[in-house]
Amino acid sequence: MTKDLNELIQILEEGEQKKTPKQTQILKAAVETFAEKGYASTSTSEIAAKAGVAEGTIFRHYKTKKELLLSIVTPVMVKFTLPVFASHFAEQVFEQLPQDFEELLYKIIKNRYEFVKENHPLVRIMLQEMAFHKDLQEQFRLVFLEHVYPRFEHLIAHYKQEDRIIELPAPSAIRMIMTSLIGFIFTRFIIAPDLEWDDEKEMERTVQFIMHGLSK
Amino acid sequence: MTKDLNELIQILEEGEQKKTPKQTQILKAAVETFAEKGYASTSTSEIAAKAGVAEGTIFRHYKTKKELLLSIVTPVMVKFTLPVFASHFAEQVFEQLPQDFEELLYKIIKNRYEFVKENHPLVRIMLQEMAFHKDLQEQFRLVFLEHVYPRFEHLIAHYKQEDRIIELPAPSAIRMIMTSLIGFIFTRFIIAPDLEWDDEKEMERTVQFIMHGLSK
Amino acid sequence: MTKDLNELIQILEEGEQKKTPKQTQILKAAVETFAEKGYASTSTSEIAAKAGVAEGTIFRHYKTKKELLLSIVTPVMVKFTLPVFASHFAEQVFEQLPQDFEELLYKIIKNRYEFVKENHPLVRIMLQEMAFHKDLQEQFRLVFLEHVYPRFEHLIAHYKQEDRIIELPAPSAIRMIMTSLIGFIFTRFIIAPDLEWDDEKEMERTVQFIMHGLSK
Amino acid sequence: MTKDLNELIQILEEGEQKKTPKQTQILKAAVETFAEKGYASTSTSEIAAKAGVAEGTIFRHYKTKKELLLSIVTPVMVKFTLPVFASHFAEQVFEQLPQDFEELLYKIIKNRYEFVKENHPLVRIMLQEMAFHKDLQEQFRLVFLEHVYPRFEHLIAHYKQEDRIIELPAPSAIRMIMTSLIGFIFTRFIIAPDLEWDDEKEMERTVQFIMHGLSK
DNA sequence: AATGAATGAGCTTTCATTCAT
DNA sequence: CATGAATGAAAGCTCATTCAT
Repeated sequence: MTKDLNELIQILEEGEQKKTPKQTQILKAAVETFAEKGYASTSTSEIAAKAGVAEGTIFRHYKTKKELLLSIVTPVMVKFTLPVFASHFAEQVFEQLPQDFEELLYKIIKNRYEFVKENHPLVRIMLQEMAFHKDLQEQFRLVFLEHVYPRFEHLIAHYKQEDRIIELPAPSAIRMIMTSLIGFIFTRFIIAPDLEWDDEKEMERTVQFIMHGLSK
Repeated sequence: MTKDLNELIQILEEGEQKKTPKQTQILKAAVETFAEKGYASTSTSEIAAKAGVAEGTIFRHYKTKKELLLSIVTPVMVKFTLPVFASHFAEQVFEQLPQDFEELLYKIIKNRYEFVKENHPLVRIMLQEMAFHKDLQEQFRLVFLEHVYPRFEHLIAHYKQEDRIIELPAPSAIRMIMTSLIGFIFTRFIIAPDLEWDDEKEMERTVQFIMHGLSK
Repeated sequence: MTKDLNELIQILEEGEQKKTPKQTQILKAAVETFAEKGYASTSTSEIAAKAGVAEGTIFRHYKTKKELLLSIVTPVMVKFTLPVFASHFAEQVFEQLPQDFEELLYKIIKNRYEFVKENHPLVRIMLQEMAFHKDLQEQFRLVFLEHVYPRFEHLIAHYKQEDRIIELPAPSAIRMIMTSLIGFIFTRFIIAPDLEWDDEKEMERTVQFIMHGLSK
Repeated sequence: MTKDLNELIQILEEGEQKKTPKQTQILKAAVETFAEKGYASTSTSEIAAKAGVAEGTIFRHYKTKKELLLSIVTPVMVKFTLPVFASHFAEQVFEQLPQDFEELLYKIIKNRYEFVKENHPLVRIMLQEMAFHKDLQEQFRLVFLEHVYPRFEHLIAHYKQEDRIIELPAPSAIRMIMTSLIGFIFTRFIIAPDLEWDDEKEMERTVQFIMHGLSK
């Protein structure tokens, strides 16, 4: 079922509830290993060893290996997609749409950049595993269609009406914006994290590109 | 080591050498299953069953499961990245750079679109598995840095000099173009293949976006 | 590397550490089957069945089938070769070389006879597998050259000096003694265990043979 | 069934019948590999590869892998044990028992030494595999009990009667002689072939040892 | 809460053998 | 005679999960 905001926020809060130290070690070990080798190629015994706990301990906290994966991916998925429009951040920025579309884009890109910077192993796992797990895809689809897309659409409509952006179907516009945004973050943190990046400048360039393209 | 064009072309030709019928069935079954569930979650017994051969038959043709994966991924990787600038296609289009940058972009996007349209399960496997296999990443890196990036760079320089595109570091420009291009193809075939797409129009829009952005 | 006595004794002690009952059953089944059919022709599933445990249980205690073999052979090898001159037995008998060479021979042959009598399946495995495993050969070579041969040599020198045995290169003398000794034990327990043997008498005869040969 | 001399001789002759070149290559490859790794650890594909023939070719000449083993071991077994008393050699030497027992022993040891020198991989396979194959043991038992032991016994009786050797049960005497003889050959060719050996001298010493022992 | 021995299904790979060419 | 693709049973080993302690 589609989950409403309150439910999603609850998920986040549950995820940050008190954990035993062992549980924290398990999660840390699982994240590291899932990110590196993928869920399917990671064995619970490897996680246990890396976490310094007994094999059985993992199953005391997570009924199955899959549940362990979900307990990692679900919160990231929510945090990754949601805060753009909901939450503290959204309230401040989006409800009172800034006049300047560029300014808004920059705030979004900066905000998501910061988030991925802090959480790239988690984001990596999310992206990798969404390819294989239908339930994760569905989860994502729900959050996206319910909480992200409509607001994005509304936003596009607004700036169109203000005559600040060109006539273009919303889905196309959204795709292009997200593609550029995620394209930057993905290249920055996943494809070529070892290159020397001038992050501020590159974000500005990306915003400029979204606004004006390459042509002179 | 970096492979030169002749070697890469040889890889492609080897892949199309005479195969026993059983071998073809195996490849077909492997592609289907790897695309759907991922390499790590696909068992050789499953492939054998789907291909209608004995499990031993797989290992008569491919020493290991990994070799089977590589025999699928390596040719796609070459075909996916290379033809953009090398080969028949490149010779006609890129060597005699069209005056119009837009026209060029359109030809590229169209050409890659057609390729992925014909081969999306293969492309999907390539993308999915590159996340987990260092050797695939390295293989890609070599082909890209040796055969794709330099020509792209040359092309950017050319249009800059002709004063058709803005001042921007080549890596950034290349990233933005590729991001938009791949973003379209990825959305079209992987993320939302079930949406109704007006492909021609969407490719035009994408080219427009790369050229002029969203702002009015 | 050559192992010193303390290390070898440690190997023996480790082998007798606390084992789970299942582990004991596994070892028993493995010894029986290896002795009968040889290591290479024994499957882990057969061992598991005979031991009444799941196949996985074997690999919980021994990382590989080879490790299971080594955990059986290494201690026998040490016990088989070492005690002749080291250990409790050696201290009593060899350090205070008996005047009578015959008496000494008899004590050795008797002592080794008793050992093999108690452990012939183990000895059998050791001999059989040394033929195929270079590492076992090397292990044996080290123990023999470091701990057995030198003392044997010293002993030969002693009795030569006392004018009790004939002039003969030590290696030849040692070979003849060991050949006769092992020849008896091997015939007794491996080649023809079903014959009726008067063991005491036969050991005496063997000692007589080593001393005086067959000629009248 | 016990085989009489004629049958055994026939086995030898059959073994030397005309073979195709491929068959010879197969046998050569099989002997090399069986000697090194043992029958059970040698795969037919490995033999085929080493012989430079197709896998199927082996089974054209030998119905099963076991038959290939037997075609190697049976002739060696006959040649190894039989010629001592039967055959050309035996006729010359044993039928007309030399007065000197020493001389006889020397002739035997020399003759068997030469044989093993020419055939040690074969002898090695025979010894190794007799440990695991009941049928080989039985084959050996038959040849030995029928053709070797009785003549040996007769020989012992003769020299006893001539008062040249001591009073001793024949089985014990035979065991001691064979033990010393085989002990030398085994040490020389299997255990320590890399040592520097003065073969002539060592055979003399061995005969001396059998006759007079070590005591002064 | 934590352990780790035990499980048995399932994995990839090897193998002796067959058979159409 | 010779080949080598094909087989399917069986090999060694791994795995997620359970449960008595």
